[in-house]
Amino acid sequence: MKSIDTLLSRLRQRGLRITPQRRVILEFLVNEESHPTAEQVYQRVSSLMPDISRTTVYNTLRELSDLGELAPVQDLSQDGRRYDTSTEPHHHLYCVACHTIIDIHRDFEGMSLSPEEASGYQILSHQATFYGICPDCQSPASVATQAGWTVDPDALNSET
Amino acid sequence: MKSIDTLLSRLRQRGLRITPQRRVILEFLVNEESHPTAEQVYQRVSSLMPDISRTTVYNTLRELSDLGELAPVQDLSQDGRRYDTSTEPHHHLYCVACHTIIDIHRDFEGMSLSPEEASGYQILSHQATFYGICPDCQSPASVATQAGWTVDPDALNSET
DNA sequence: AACCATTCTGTAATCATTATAAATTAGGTA
DNA sequence: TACCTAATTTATAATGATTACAGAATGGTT
Repeated sequence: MKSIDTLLSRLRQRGLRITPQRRVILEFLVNEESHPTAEQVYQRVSSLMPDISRTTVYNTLRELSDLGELAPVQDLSQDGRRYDTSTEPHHHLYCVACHTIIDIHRDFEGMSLSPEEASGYQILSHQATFYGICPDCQSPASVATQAGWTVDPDALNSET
Repeated sequence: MKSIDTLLSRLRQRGLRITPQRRVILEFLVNEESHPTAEQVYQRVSSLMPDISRTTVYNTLRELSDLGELAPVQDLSQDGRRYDTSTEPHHHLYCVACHTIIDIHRDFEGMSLSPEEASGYQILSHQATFYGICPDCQSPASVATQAGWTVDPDALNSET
């Protein structure tokens, strides 16, 4: 994450106000690498500012994500848990617009961690996820629904 | 997924009864590759058996998952959405026991799809997730908490 | 046909998250 | 410095996915 000062000026640039709540949330996040949930951020920040509202934490995390200063850990469960009838190890190709998932049944060589990278973890499995836009969603009419994902319009079909 | 007959005998083997509800859910799932949610299974199955309960669908999907005949699409949001302070593309190493996430900041060569594999998708990004057990969770006392993941006990430390 | 443990069902509870609307306040202006 | 107003915070209610529960129904064996 960027430095506090950089983050604060970004907020100002975008017309957002610097409140004590946002400040304390940012101060917590700046050096945090634990991938916390909103609840965990709330718990930690509450110890410094006991009257902060849970809602403010949720809102601030969402705003920072919208600004691109924070990223929700991606998952394929936007509309609830998905079930896979293939129980063999495999990979996924996911349409970020309509959430269609296609299975990729092959191995990717070189997709493994060195002992240093594994940092003591006993590795059980691994899985790749490819994010993209499926053919049906590549029409101009569909582009509007792909909020949160930057797409080069020139790369898409465009016959009005 | 296995054939209906195979699935039905598996259920019997494990002492589960063959009910019309389970039968119709299995019949829907057998040739399904769309990674449906419980709600989507319910909608489809309702058209064949209008009085089936949503709860039964949820329960059956959970039971099939417990039996290993179905797999929930894995995600790292078991305790709610996680936030990542690193907004650069990177990969994840996830402890299936305590849910700790460590970032892996490097590229894996060869982790890309051929045009045929991409099946028309415009690929935007990709991400690898490594599932494992972190050093803290490899102690015998921690093993009990790792339900749902098969671990070879001999591979773990074991001094009482 | 009878039995009973299992299963199904509807409802309520739970958990994470978002919507809402009223109270407060950041930050520019007189 | 005091004021003004739109942005923000807050508490509460609403939502959506999922699970808990408890009573009614039933699969499969005797």
